[in-house]
Amino acid sequence: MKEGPDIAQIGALIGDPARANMLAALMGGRALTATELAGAAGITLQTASSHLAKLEAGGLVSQRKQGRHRYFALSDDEVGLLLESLMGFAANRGFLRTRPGPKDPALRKARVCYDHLAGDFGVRMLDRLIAEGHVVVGGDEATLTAAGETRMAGLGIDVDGLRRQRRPLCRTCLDWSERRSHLAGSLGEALLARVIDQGWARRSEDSRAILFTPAGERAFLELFPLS
Amino acid sequence: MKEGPDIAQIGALIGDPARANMLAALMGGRALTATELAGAAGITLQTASSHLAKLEAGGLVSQRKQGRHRYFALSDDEVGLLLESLMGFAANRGFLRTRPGPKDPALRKARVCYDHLAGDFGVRMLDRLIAEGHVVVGGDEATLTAAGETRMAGLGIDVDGLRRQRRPLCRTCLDWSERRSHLAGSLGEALLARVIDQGWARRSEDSRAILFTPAGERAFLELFPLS
DNA sequence: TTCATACTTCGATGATAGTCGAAGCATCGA
DNA sequence: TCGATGCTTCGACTATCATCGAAGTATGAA
Repeated sequence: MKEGPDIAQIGALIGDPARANMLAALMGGRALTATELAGAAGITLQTASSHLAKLEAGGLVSQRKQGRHRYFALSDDEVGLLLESLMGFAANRGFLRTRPGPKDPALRKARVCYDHLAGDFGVRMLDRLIAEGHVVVGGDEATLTAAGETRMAGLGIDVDGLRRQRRPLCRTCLDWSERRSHLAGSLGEALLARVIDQGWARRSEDSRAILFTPAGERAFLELFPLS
Repeated sequence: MKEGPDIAQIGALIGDPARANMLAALMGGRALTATELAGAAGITLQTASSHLAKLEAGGLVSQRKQGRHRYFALSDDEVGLLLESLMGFAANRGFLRTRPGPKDPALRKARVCYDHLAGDFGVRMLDRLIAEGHVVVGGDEATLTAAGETRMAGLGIDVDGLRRQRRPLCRTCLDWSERRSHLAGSLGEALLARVIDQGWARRSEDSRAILFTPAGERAFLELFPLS
């Protein structure tokens, strides 16, 4: 009857508070069990199970069985991008669940956005990569230049290996706290992994924050200074 | 209790089929009366009125009284961008309200996305502007170069006047049918207005399609050839 | 004033869907 | 084989909310 895609179904999936909380928890990038997600959303296990079935049917999350645990994760980074842009929209309009709490500054500084680095540090990293001619952005897609590939190799990142993955190497993702873009895609994931492997930072256990050590922060800022 | 913005409220607003249909109708860019929107959504006037009150409270639409009519429109182009990205996501996941109908090819070729040109022609236009160095894209923002400003003046577009508006001059908007970006912002709006003022094309009455005349299509493709 | 149009508000109804207790299935360890 | 853990399914309850009829308000025309 009507033309075009049906946004109501997705809206309804995201529109339930319990489901939205579970999705927000999964934006942390870790795969979580149904029990953990139930805790995050403040509902019982049965209810969570029903919600997860709907989210899976809608293609927003996917599960992986491992022993008697079932780990749920966002099915795509595309889902992560959509959720982040929704959060940005909500933040601009004042749809906040609470006034900014003590954790908020840490989140604005550096946090994980599904699987890559977001917040001030994430935006700064992409800015620097663009300024140095290592990444070229065109629309929502981004490409790594030859110079950029050399630099990534210098950081110990196997770009060819990343290319073999099905997902795009580079994407931009709109940052809800900075209102500017940071780097997503498999390269964004690899860069965050590198930062953590180096011991420069670690993921917070109970939030999306990325906590830098003092030495790690110095090293990061030396690598990606203000343009 | 939870950190971050509340995406559930927006999701719930968009998640009702009647409201989603009204929003989709408003993506046509025209301001519509409550009666027209009720017709578009297939509901009675009372129900539409209740929905519109909710959408307005949520900041998604705004109304303008004019005599005994009340015209409703999307409050921002930001709302349009969000809806278009939701449509893109929905289209990729197969959330279609119907199988592609006869209008579909026309929509994919050229349609209005709130107030600017989308579809194949919209994507092609931005591609060409980038290729000619008239627009530079960085992240989700785009800037008009000096050369681009000269060219826009040649097309009869008063860039300085556009700059005085509160909204950004250039933005990119992800196209749901092409899965690439086209040009939004006040410049995008001005370019579409120019195309229509020239008599190259007109808006369809009953859909988002932009219908080019044969001569208009030739003129447009001459202006923005394939890169 | 009177009538008509456009829309909102009120009130009642009905259906959808979120919720949880209880029971069922699957996996693991002993 | 037994019990424990993790999760799903079933069934029933409940609350929310979309829906529409009817009445009320506002603007315009005659």
